[in-house]
Amino acid sequence: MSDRRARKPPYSVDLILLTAVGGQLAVMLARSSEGREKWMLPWDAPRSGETMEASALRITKTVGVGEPAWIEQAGAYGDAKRHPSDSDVSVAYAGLVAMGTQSPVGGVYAWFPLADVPQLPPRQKQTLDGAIAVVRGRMDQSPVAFKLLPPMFTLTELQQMYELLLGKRLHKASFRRALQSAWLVEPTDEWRSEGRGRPAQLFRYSPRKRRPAQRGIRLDLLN
Amino acid sequence: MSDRRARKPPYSVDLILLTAVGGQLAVMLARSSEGREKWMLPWDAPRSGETMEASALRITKTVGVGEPAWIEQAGAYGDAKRHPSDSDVSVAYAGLVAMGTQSPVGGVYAWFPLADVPQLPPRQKQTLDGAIAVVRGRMDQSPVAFKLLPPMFTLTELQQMYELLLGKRLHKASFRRALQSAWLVEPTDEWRSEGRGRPAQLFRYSPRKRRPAQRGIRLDLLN
DNA sequence: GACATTAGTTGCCAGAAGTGACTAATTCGG
DNA sequence: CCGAATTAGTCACTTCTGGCAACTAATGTC
Repeated sequence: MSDRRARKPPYSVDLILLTAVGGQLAVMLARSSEGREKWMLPWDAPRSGETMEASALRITKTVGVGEPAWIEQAGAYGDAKRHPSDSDVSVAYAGLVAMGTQSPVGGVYAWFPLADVPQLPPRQKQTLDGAIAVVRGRMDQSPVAFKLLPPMFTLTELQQMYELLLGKRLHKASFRRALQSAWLVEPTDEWRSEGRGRPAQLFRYSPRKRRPAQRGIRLDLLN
Repeated sequence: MSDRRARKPPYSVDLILLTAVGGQLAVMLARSSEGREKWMLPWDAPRSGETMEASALRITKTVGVGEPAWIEQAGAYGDAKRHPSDSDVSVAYAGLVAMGTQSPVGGVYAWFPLADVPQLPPRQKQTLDGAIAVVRGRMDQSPVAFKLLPPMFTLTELQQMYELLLGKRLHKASFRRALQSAWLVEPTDEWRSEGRGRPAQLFRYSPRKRRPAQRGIRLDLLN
């Protein structure tokens, strides 16, 4: 958003940064310079010679939450709905930031739980919804849930992250059995006591080589 | 591709039309007006006020293979690699056409089996690969395989389509059992005799209401 | 009519996933 | 110090799914 008064850019790159805050998914919004309580997705026009993904990464730097643990294109939006830039098309990038990392630059940027997202410019509302769908859909192919967690975590935290992303409860024993046979995590020798109850062992993400998992098709998920 | 000498468009819409030809996936290419044996993906600049998807549908009309059975955005590509339009960004739309529909407009458009795709403009090669990945990835969520088949088909044809898209063999009995419990097809009272062997019953795609299929997570597919 | 060929079904088994009950380790309140 | 409450972690049982081979069924070829 370096210079919003520049001439109409060829396109804009919109950033949907997600993290987990207090058991909720949250998205990073930027305070609009016009109007005090107007918010929008962070965006910018690409610089010349810059790839789209490079633009997206540059925008994350501006926001001040370090390198996101994962980033992926999440569609292009180009209908007539209004966008802060005057561009005809916006390319969305979804990024994940581990929970509990440093807070963004004061005043301008802030995390909003998804339930409390204020009104956005019309095209950006669509963009946000689409990006969340992309992230949720990626869960099976990419270790998305781990990217939202700090390097060390308890299995209960991991399960809660999956439940958050899937929007449904999982059974503890089944979850752990699946986790075990997938060789995705490695126990550390640290334990964390969370007030009352037995302390939980901390694990880290450490995918091991595994058999190619020759599994069947899933006709049961079709519309 | 209405007027390639117009001034630089804000963006271009690239179309990746896929069908099945002789047991192979095939993509629709357009003959480039410059150079006799140069081919490219069909594309055009959007008309003013037209949504991106509307542009994509309009391009399919130009090609002459009727309305595709399915269409979906398949990413935006904007690196420095060359594109026939001079635009900074191309939005890709993947579309599926049922096999055996009418042939495209003579001379200008033609189906190319994926194995025989000629050299494409650099950005379009990426676009094509990405679109195929999108279609393959959609198989579990969307009845993609059915969209590549005519309205009535044998179960063997359906299975072969799945095998084609998945790139692996499936077991006949398992495939049919899964199909049955998914309530996706309905038998007709027609049969087709394909030379020797027992005739096959024809089915049509007819998804029935089903239980929400409360299934577990799939940690086993993670990278 | 014997045989090859393709379609379609059945039964069995191994592995995966759903579930509740169990044990283990800690805090808290007396 | 002891027991209830709380959270972590495991186990055993059941159900479901998918892979597999063998079977029946209907057609064409010789």
